[in-house]
Amino acid sequence: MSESAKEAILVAARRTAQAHGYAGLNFRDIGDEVGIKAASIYHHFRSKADLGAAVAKRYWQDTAANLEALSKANGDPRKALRAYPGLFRRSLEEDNRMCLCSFMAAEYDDLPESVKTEVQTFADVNVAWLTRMLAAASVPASKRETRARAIFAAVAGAQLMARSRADLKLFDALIDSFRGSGLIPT
Amino acid sequence: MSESAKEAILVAARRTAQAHGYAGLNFRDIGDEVGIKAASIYHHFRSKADLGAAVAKRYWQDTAANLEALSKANGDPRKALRAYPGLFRRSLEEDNRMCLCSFMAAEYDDLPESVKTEVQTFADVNVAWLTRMLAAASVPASKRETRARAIFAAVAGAQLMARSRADLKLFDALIDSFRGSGLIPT
DNA sequence: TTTTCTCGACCAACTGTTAGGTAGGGTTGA
DNA sequence: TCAACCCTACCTAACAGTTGGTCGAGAAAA
Repeated sequence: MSESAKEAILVAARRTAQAHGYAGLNFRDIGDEVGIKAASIYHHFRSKADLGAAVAKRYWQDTAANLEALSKANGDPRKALRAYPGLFRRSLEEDNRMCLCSFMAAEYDDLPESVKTEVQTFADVNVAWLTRMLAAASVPASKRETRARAIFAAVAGAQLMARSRADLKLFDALIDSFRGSGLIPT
Repeated sequence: MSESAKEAILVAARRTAQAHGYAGLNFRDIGDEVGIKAASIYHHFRSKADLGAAVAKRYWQDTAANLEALSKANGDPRKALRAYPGLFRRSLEEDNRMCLCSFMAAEYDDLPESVKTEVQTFADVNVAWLTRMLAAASVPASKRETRARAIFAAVAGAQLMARSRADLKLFDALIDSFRGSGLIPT
């Protein structure tokens, strides 16, 4: 086990948090899923706050990597932009899960400070990437970052609404509508 | 007390749920806030699920009334539409709270069936009103309802993002961007 | 008197967390 | 070479606090 145990804990915790939030995380269930006793998790993480922060950090790191891959696979930023909502779609495809950081944004009042920081970084990572992509679209530089934030917020909102109906088609329709109205460049 | 106790419980529960979700609801705290023993709440609501459903139902009923007032106060649907995001802004103004049903949408997996129904009705109420308002804007009838859903989702997403920064100005900027890009008619 | 409501006390289940122990591998020094 | 030691990874057992929920007794109002 050793290093792979820590990885397994992070994965299990991420999946749980994507469905039940930070409040839904508990050491017993994670231990069961990993095949370890709850107390043993303390060998890898000092506290629940520590685990939560590690999970959220890993989450935005993975997202940053995914975004990088997206802009590398699609030479044209417009095509990358087109593929962006697919990242949020994937969570819904996985048993109607949602973005970890959207969930934690809702739970914001009850989050340890260290977790809050990572959640905000997730948004920053997304906005920064979107801003770069928008530079290639016909969005004036002065409005680029705000537009990036708007797209991020809208896609997150679409995911939230689609989740509450467990309806992937609804998500697709919402994204289409964002494109049709001009919010997301086509 | 009697009827006013039940009302007070509903109000306290709503405020708590807007900040900590359905999971954050607990009878002790509500009792304390109302000035009643936790056990006494059972005289008014049969279970936590019952209370949750009642709170969510009251929430969309109040929202329906607010929306009606909005379209009455603004003769022009375009003006009413302009005022719509203000409803979501108000939650943020109240100690950075958020839409009860957005929070519950995130918690969807852990919601009793009766609560889920009310949460979906909240979305329906918003979409129905927006669809009516869009009829007066230059949105083709075939796309009206989908656009209504898109606006609802986007505004909810903006609220979520602004909450995670406790930043009202961010919310305003996001809404402005929704308008500037054409998602929300001006 | 009867109904309506509130009370304190209690329960089982669950929470994050700690103390202390054990099995096995690696390193050390005589 | 071999015993002594230490480290990592995990364990059992229990802690104190909180959760949603229930009970019978009694106060208040009709």
